[in-house]
Amino acid sequence: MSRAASIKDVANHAQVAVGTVSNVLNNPDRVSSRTKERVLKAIDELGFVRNDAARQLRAGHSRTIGVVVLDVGNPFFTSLVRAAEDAAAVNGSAVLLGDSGHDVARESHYIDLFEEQRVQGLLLSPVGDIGDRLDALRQRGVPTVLVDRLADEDRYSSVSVDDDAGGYLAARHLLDLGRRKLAFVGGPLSIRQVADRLGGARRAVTEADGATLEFLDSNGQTVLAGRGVGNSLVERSRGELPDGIFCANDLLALGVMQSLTMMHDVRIPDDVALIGYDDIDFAVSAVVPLSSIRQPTEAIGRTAIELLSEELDAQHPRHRAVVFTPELVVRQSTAGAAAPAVLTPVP
Amino acid sequence: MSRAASIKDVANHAQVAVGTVSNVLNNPDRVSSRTKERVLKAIDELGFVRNDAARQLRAGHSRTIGVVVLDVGNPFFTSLVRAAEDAAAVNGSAVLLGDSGHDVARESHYIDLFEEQRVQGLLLSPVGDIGDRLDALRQRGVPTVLVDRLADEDRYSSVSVDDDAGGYLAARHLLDLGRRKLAFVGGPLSIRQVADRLGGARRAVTEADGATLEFLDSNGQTVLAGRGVGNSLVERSRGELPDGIFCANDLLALGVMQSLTMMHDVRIPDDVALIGYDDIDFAVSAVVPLSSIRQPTEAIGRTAIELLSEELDAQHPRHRAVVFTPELVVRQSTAGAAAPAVLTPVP
DNA sequence: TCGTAACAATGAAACGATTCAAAGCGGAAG
DNA sequence: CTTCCGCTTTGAATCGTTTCATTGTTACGA
Repeated sequence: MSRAASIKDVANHAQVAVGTVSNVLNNPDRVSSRTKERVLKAIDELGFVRNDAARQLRAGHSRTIGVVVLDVGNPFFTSLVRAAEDAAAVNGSAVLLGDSGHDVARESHYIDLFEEQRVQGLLLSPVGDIGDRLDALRQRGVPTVLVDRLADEDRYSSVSVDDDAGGYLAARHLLDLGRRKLAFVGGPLSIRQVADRLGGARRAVTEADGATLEFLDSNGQTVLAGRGVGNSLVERSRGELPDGIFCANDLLALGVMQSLTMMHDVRIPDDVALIGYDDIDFAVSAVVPLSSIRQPTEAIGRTAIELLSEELDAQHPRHRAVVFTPELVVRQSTAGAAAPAVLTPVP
Repeated sequence: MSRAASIKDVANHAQVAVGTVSNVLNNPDRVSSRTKERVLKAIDELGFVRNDAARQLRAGHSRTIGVVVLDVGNPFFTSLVRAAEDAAAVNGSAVLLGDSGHDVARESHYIDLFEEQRVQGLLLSPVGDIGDRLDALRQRGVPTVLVDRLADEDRYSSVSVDDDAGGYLAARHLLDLGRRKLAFVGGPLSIRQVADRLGGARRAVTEADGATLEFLDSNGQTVLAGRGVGNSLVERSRGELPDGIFCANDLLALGVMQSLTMMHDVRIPDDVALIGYDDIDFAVSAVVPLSSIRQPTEAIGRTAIELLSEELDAQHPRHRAVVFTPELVVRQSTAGAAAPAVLTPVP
């Protein structure tokens, strides 16, 4: 298996100059079909494969884009990356994927790696605050687009989702069903996403006649945390239960559902309407299929690549912050809900 | 932002030869500390970043390993890749990740891409049969280790998990609890994993006194498919229900659990002991925490890198096929199970 | 027959890091 | 004073591709 064949070997084998081989690969119309054929035959016979290192050394930049996400296991990011890959492929670029796992060191490691690879640009869902790092990168010609994080438009382009709007959407849906005694499950509020979703829900409740919103701190976003909240809820007398519950994510909602419907017999959606957030795969498969808020992950990925292209094209790039509004997905956990007789639904 | 600084710029700025700068980076002990200091200062001031393309062009190979998996969203692969990354990092190699999404074209695309990048080797969980492709790759000096697929040791190294053993383990566990009327849920049997797991279960049942195994074709491995099987089961009279159910994966098991415990009142594990396969995150969070079979993903990833290193080192490499045995994880869905009074547990 | 336009093919130079034989430099020994 | 040794430093050559100015070829009209 000696050494990989180079363009020079191909040239010798096909009895042409190296430049001609290169042209066959990059500017096929400049080459007569007779020669082209001979060259392609030689390529095939020698099993020649382009050496991308040499190509990009000459070109001065690669045809790759670096993407660093917080957690590849999270379907939100998986789907986002998939969309980014597809969008990048249209421009003939490939994606290098890095998983920071919420770890600053890993994140930094990938940024270094990608910079050594001379990626055209970076898509980054940052772990912490790395403004300085990004400034230095841009200085050296590596533009970065922040993903899933709203950024100051004067400094960066970013693509994010409006969690406040999502919270509003969820609460408003419950209110539209005639529910008035709402509860929000989530926490701690130090997590921005959670706080924003709660904020949006509060806004919706303020707008509605005689509606209340109770905050139930779950201190974690897992199924178990949700079940814990559910269990403490059912200790109340029936009359004091909320008639609509909005959970900061689907895992919490599934936990609440388990607790209410299986371990106690509160009916969903009849007694309590329930809605989650994220629309994970399991939402459809729950005993009572779960209503949820879906984030437009494909659009986010596509847009991120778009913004990156803009930064690459423009000489003096202006940054843009694109904010997406999430979408309501109605399923049985709220859909079958009849409004409690006493209250009139909001028009 | 003109042009990225090169080693030559650093050399000028620090008043030394390019070779010296290179030595500072790669053989620091050959350089006097005075010069080293000057060079490092220059690197810092110019914001110099190594151009990996040039480095690997000279070296003839990169320091990366390509990994192509069937589905990055699948926790099995996520965890495997993470382990492979860590193992590769020990040798100073980085991992390029590609997601074929069970698509032959995507798979092929990534293999091409990685070969152009001159990866040292490939870890591949193949979509179909690509023996020829791999032979050609090896011819050109790119060794490949197959992952999650047993391969002929004469031709490839591979790391896989013994699904037959896993099936045996699950069924044996149910039998050890005293259950005798077992059912296997899964299908279609054209999926090798499913067939193997069923095969292992059959073997265990054959060994046990008076035990029977019924095959219930779910025709799919989803929660809904599992619920479907559950629903058809409960139409039987109570006496005809199996007392132990083994599902080909956890999703099916969760579906069966939903159907039996929530929609009808079969008690788990008292009436029916239930065990799944894969040990997904949700297994712990089920209403009745689900027993399952766990695959040693970290070990698989680590071993795959090890085998690849062996292939890289050896002149005339002998291939190895490493097969891991999965592990039983006992939770409440089988643990609390009392053996039916009539039957004596197998010793 | 000659000139010239159109088209093909050529091959040297450039990209940036690494390598390595050779040169430079002090200091110690003879 | 010369020689030699060990330690630093030097800089040309190299990797494989692309680019582009140059050369070669063909065909056609004058």
